[in-house]
Amino acid sequence: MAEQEQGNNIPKVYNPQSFEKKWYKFWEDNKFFHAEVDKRKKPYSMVIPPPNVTGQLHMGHALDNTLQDILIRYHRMQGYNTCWIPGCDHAGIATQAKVEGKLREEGTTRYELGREKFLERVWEWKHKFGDRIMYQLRSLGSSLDWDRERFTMDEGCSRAVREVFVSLYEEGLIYQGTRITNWCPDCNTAISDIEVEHVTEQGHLWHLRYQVEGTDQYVEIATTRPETIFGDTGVAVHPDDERYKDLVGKTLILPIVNRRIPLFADEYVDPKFGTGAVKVTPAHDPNDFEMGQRHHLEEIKVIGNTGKMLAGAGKYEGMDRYECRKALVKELEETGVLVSVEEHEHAVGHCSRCHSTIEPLVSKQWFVKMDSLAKPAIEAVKSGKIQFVPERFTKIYINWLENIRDWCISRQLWWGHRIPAWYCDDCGETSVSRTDLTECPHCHSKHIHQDEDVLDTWFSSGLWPFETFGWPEQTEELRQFYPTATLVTGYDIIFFWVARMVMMGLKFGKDIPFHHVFIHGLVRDSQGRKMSKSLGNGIDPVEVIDKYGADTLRFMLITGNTPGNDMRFYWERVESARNFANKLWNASRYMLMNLEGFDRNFKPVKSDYTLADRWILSRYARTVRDVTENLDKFELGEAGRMIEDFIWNEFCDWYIELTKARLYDKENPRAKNTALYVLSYVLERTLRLLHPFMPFITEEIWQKVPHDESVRSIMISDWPAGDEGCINDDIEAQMTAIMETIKTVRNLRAEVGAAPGKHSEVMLNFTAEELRPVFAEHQSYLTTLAAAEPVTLLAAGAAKPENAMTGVVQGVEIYLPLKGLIDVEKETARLQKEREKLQKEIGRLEKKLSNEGFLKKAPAQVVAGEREKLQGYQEKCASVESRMQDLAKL
RNA sequence: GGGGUUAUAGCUCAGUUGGUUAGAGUGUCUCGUUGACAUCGAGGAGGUCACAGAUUCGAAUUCUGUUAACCCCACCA
Repeated sequence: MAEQEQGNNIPKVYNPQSFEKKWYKFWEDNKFFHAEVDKRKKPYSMVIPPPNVTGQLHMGHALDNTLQDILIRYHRMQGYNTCWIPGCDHAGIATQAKVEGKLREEGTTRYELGREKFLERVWEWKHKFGDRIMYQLRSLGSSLDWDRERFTMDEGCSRAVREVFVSLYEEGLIYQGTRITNWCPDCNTAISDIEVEHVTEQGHLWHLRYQVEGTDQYVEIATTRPETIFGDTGVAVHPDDERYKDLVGKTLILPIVNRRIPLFADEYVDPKFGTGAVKVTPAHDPNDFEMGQRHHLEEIKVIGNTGKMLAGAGKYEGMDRYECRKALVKELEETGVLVSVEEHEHAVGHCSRCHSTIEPLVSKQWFVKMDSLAKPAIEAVKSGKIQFVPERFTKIYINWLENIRDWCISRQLWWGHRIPAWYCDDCGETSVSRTDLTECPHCHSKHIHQDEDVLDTWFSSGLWPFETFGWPEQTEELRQFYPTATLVTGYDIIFFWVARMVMMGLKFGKDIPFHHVFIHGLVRDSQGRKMSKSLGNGIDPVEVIDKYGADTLRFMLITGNTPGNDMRFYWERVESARNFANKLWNASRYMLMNLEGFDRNFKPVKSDYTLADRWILSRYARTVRDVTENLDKFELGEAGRMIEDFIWNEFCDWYIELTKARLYDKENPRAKNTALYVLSYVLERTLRLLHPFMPFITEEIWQKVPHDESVRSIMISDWPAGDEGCINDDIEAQMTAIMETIKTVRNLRAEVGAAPGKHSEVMLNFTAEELRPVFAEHQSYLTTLAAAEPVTLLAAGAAKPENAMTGVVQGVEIYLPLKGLIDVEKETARLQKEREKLQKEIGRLEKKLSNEGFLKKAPAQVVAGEREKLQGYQEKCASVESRMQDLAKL
């Protein structure tokens, strides 16, 4: 066997570090990721959800991109013209906050730097993290078309943004308005409704009394925010509220400030809440703002952009809003205005970025009218043109769009797409333009200045599926790859992103942006908590890749959970995925070692195939069919699990074991060649099945395994066609009978504590005679795998031997003669337990089979199945009983 | 206030149109290393499928209600 030794040059242990980088470079250098427009091929395109350049990728991105890469690789192998666009998102507010944080550490601010210098710093940041992100995506194995990499603030995207903004403006769908908006005092900008997180907090309800002018009567109001009293310009009650009927129209004296304010009636007020009278502060509350509009109340702004009190707050001017509240409550108490305080739980809005409390403020902002955009977006999903997977997210999407309000798109930030609007200092006109203006189009004055604000990040992300293909140019790419096939993303950005892409896609791309929205959940830590920086429980995907390999991480991420649900990260699960990779590695190693010096061109004829060969071919064909079906249903985890199951539990545990006799038999090279042929046939095709899931290890092995030499990489090989002709129920049934028999013998031997290496006789009796020739021919299987020697096939109708352990499988009774090795007492107790169990089952089935309803209504097939089952149990029970009798004799 | 998800073995989760003795991984226990793999193999123990009803010949699976946990949406001061 010396010549065998030299072939053993494959490392014994799976070591992903030794080949992952190499293969990625090979793929990339050969442009296997790149797609050219090719009208002859069916397109399958995706755009990456562009990661924010705020930092590096986390585990959620790893999951997101693994799912996409599986879909892309699968379709590429199926012959589609696949294009997957990479890129990053500038993530305005988030990135700006990061860079500002860094400046703070350096002891400076963006205001000190100035706009231009500040933006330079952000671009530096962008390059640093953008590069890191692209490195991470490569490490993961993502087969992205790097020649088409984009950034939401590159030239093309900027053009697209401007085109969309101007068209919407021209259509009247974008307007500027002075409105109450959600203001984050820390980020110092307006934010949209969905950027506000509502948190229920324990607060107070302060009851205050306002004097009715010219009387000693008081009206008691209740408020959660006493500091806004300085901005009060009215008090409202419900029109039908009897308590206040006589007072409507009267004037009240606002305490502290001593302003005269009207008491009026408005339907909005809920008479059951508080005292039924509401202080109205139009400048600082959205509802009050609306009431103020209806009743022409003055808006008095008393809290500033940074959360400090303004001049209207009198002596409290300059004080922080919460300090002011504290001091003011004290004053109200001292002056007798405060009647009572109650505990009150209420929802308070917080900035989703920095978590400070939102201050509703009146300011001039740009808005997008949503109604006409939302309608087609709802319709596209309702009609099924766009499908959510899993389906339940449809409802969430539709419900949101049906209740949508106008979208505030301007941000008082510096990092982002500058709003293409210019104001003329001379004539006062506002001009919106596709090109940068240097003079006022109305009065030709040169004294114009551009709007200082930038657009909400999601305004540009919403254009991603078509701007990345060259829109607004009508490019060939756009024609071939738009609409994209599938969008893969987390459920957390359905509103932020998915909905906006659908609206913008329909409006400007003239079609839906994608056919499927494949939603996944969050990756949490082992305790189910969200991974976050502040908790310090985040795990860097690259750390996992460095330790265990990208294939391991990928496989771990996509198995063990169902689409749309959150999953937990466990190192144990990583190890388990690694073990699978190692198993595959070693199975391949076994084959490759044996392949040394053997004829790779050998082709067996039909009669060469053994039962095991035909069985594994049948199982393989079935696996191809099932895996393909599941991939088409987006059941990626299930598909992955099936491949693992096939490789480990069928190919390795049974088939490889059964080939050993042939491979080690030097006398019969033809048998050995046949085994090797089937081994490599199945392995090579199984690698292809697994490739989308574990691209690196499959390539590394595939390159060594016999394959079509005209194909240079597994990633561009064909997806295995399910050769359903190989699926053979009879063969599988025969093999199953043998495998079950082997398991039973192993069981029996373990029960009696037979020495592992010691072969012993096994006698078989057939209740299904057709199995006899199968066993006759394959006795060696039982010898190899169950230490059964000799295997004695009892004549039909033979009595069961005495003093033997008995086992029953479908069609076969198995006897293991006892050679005085057993503990009689222990065995008897065990048998009694088993008999009870069987009797219980028999009772259940007898009851079922004597139930007339069942006999009448259940399909005949099912009834027959139950009868068969019952018979099986009865036989088994009888054999248990006879064994007990035998035991008694010992 | 509305909507959703989840509840199955010690732990993490499968269980797709109702018919299984309810599965896997991991952990645990017993046994086993002379050629693929101890990152392994063989075997065992371990579950009243949250609870209560209903539909059905038959329910982990369908329906109703209850409980618990989590999440999303929401302008009640």
